Amino acid sequence: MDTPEKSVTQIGTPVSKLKVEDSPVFNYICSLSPIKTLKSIPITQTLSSLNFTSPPSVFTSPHAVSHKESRFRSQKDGSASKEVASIGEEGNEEALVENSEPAQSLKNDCNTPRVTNDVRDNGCCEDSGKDLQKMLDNVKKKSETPDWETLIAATTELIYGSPRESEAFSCLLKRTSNSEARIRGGTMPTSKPVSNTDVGNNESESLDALSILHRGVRRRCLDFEIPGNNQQTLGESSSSCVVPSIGLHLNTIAMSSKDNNVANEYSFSGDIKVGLQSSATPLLQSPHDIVRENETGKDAGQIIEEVPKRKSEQSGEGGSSCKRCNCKKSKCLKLYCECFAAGVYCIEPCSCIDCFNKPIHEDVVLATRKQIESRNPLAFAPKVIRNSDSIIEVGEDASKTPASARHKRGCNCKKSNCLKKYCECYQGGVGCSINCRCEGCKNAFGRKDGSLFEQDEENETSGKSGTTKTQQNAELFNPAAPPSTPLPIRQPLAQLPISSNNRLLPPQSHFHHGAIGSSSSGIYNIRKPDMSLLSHSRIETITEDIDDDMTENLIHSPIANINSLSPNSKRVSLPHLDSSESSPWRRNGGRNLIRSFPTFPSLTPHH
DNA sequence: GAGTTTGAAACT
DNA sequence: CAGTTTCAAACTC
Repeated sequence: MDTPEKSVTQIGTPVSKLKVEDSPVFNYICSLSPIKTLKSIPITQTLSSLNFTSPPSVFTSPHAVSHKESRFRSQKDGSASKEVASIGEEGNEEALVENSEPAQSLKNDCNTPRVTNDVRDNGCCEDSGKDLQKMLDNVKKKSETPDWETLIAATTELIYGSPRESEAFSCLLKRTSNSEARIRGGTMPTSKPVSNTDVGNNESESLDALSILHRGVRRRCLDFEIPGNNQQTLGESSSSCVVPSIGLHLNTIAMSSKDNNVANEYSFSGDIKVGLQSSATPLLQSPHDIVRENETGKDAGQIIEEVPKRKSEQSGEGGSSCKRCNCKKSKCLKLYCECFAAGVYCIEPCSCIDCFNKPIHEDVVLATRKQIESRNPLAFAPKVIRNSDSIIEVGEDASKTPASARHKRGCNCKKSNCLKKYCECYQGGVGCSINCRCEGCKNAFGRKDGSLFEQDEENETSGKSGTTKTQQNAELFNPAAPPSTPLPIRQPLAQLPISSNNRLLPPQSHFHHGAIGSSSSGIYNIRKPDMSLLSHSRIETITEDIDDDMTENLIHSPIANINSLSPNSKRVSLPHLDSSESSPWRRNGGRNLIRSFPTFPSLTPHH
């Protein structure tokens, strides 16, 4: 959680800027001169420049990271005190968001305020000041962990492999954007609360500026979550950022309504509202809540439909709907628990027994987490780490590098030949490496010995028919044909409309994503964004722009896939996806779904 | 859905 | 650090 927290800190800077803007003089100027408004825009645009809309970026996934980093660094300049304040505030919000059960009401209050009025918002924040302080304390404690800076830097390179990271990061971004929006709305001469309606109705200039700013701020969120076809996606992305799981769902819903007024969709209030709500409410836990959130009856209807659909799909895929962990003895306080390991609280869909991984037991959770981290600082770090060299590797010779990402620790498979999800490398969509102690490694993503697909093919050529080889390749590069089980999974994903937008699928899922319809994968979609890099999102965006048919074609064309993603692209994307949920073949809610859910209030600095 | 297999996590 | 046990997901039937 290093990254997130760090991000928070850095993000705090914007707030300071806003404070300047808060001054009456500034407000007055703003009201008089549109130029002022524009002034803020540049910043946003800078961010938005990263925008997924730029096709070129698609091929440069790695840059995404750099962008992020640069952005944060620039923000770093802010005063320390301000940063601290911002951190506290953000942390507080995060805590609220994450404490879905207990803090839900509180959350809602805090969230809604933006929509309603600043005063209320402030009051709410103050009320939650304790939580905030708590968060700060936690952060400080965590900061005790050595090499924060180093960890952060490392994190950026990790590409948010872990759900927690991505989520937290997303959340941070969102928060930041929200804060800005909030501040703006509150400080603006009009003092009008920012709401969907307001946004839609108010001067186009102001709206544009705000939207741009908002967009810029959220760009990352967008990238992660919704490569969405529409601008709507952008607006929604923010919400999803807040809470991958529900947020995505909501986003999906919103997106589904095709006629939507973009402005409305983007409205801060709307985003915030949705995001918060979503965050507060466990995914799918209460479809009604979602419906409630939706303003249009149409949306609501869609939502309603989605839930059942998703369930059916999941069940169809072999996983129980909304299924998450199933811990019986670990109390969900050990890494055995995927929820816990993913840094998220268990929620209703979990089938765990004696679960302590709930907001109610936050203290216990955090303490346990801390304990585990003390034992293994990287325990909660993404299992799959993107190789910083991956880019270079790709450029130089993809064939030489089995995978752009590797499992942090390496697997230890004895019987699965690294061809089943038992293998964390395989599960993460990455090849095995020298770090692995596996036996008889046949990891389709890259064998421990370094042999790649090509090599594998050659080696196996004698034993297998050419067709088999081809198929295998297709599996590797083609989403349609995942190595072993994937196929079934993808299909569902492919059918998710929303997910298609959001998802940054690994090579395989990627291509399918266009076809993906609503499904459990919807959750996936939400999550994926988190995990995926900006580049991925960009890729998706492009894909989205293309007709479904085209996408389909691409999907079926390994070459096309490769080209679009680049040979390594597949690997690059996988890592992100992998650990969390990205693996294409992970159709079930299983681990993938987990990532979509609310994260712990404070994640460890490591991430 | 129950039972088995598997390998990571935890423990000694 | 190595060996063993525990655990829950993945998988099979």
